[in-house]
Amino acid sequence: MEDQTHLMQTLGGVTLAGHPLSLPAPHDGKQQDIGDILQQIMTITDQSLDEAQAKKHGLNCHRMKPALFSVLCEIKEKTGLSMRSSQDEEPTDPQLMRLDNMLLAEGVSGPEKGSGAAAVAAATAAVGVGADNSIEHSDYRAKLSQIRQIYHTELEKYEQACNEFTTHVMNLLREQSRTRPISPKEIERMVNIIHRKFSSIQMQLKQSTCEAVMILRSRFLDARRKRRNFSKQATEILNEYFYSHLSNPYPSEEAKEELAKKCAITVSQVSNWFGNKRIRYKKNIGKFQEEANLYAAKTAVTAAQAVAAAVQNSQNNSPATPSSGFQMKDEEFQLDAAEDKNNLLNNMFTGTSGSHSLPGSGDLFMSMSSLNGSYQSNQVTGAGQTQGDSIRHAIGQSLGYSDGLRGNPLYSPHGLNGNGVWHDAVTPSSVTSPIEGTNSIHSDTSN
DNA sequence: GTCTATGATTAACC
DNA sequence: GGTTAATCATAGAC
Repeated sequence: MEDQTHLMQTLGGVTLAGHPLSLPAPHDGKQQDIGDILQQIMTITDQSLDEAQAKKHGLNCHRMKPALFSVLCEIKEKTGLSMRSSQDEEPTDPQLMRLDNMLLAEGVSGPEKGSGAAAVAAATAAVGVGADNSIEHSDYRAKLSQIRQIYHTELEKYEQACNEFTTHVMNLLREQSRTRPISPKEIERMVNIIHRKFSSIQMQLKQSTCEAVMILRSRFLDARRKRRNFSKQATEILNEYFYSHLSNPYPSEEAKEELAKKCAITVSQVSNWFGNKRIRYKKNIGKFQEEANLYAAKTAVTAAQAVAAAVQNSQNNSPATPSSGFQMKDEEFQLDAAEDKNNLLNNMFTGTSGSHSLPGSGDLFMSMSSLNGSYQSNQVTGAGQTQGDSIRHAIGQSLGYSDGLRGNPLYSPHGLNGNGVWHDAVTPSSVTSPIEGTNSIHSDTSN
């Protein structure tokens, strides 16, 4: 009641909480009139419904009503300003901006671009997924499209609800403005409040959508979940390389790239494969022996064919000069024994290399030394390509690797020394081949 | 469902 | 930055 009295005093007087009012200075009689009206308003809640209704009707019809409403609206406006000014202007929420940007980037919001095809492409590029994953792509697209659809449906629902509610509140306030002082500004402010509330709900929707997209994306990208065994062909290529470089199975970057291309996998997958292979081979050499022999035999057959072809070719194309032998550039020995081609091939499969033995390395390449020896025991230096070089080159070509004959496990069960370190293993990934460049895809120099 | 093989990931190391 | 060693997670065989 004290408040009521205070209000009456302030209205009847001049100020309210220090705010001068623009109420025209009333005459004494009118002042009494207003005082009566206010008294009626203030006591209306204490009365019965019927009484209140009657009073309300009386007040609505009162000639001073518009002026009184105007004054009350002004008071409300002024008292509310200081409180609301800080709330009215919210800075743009950075989180909302982030969500909006993300949804746009993922192709969920904004114009539809092939149901997130760009996102799929980006995701694909990120993991280097091959073209054979089109099923997963379409699956991803379908799910993304589903998310997009749900998002837009929900968004529409929210917008509709927001509009309906706003309209409802506005109508309500306009209706109420007949009986209580509600200014248009207040209505506007109320609308803003409603919009803010709905916008916070909208943000939750956006957040949930983003989470759904993230989950979908992570599932799509998570290679562990989607682990597929490499094709048989790819595994064979990798194994061939591994066992033909057993003494130092560290493919260079170029070799990795070449292998990746051949196997239709990524370079990092090649690295992974070699990492796994090395460690698993090292852990259980016995288990891999059979596999090693298999690939060694395979390599040897290929090599033998290449050797035969190269020998034939060199015999046909070059004069049979006994002095056309060569010194193997990257071996620390020279050959002085003579063996014929049959011996060579025999050696390849029996694991012997005639009278020569290469300490610490049993590479198939040693057998080439036998071949070399059959032509010449002395070195040829400088002047152009030697017959041995051409053979070696031919073999390299036939195998796809410049020194593909190295490290054949048929001769050496494994390339590890007693310490579990690969023979001659130089700093991994920094190896370079002295014969790099002649159809070479890797650069081992271990031998 | 269990077991093995295998591709991927991670921390530590050089 | 690449490798090792341990580990995880999944595929595939049984």
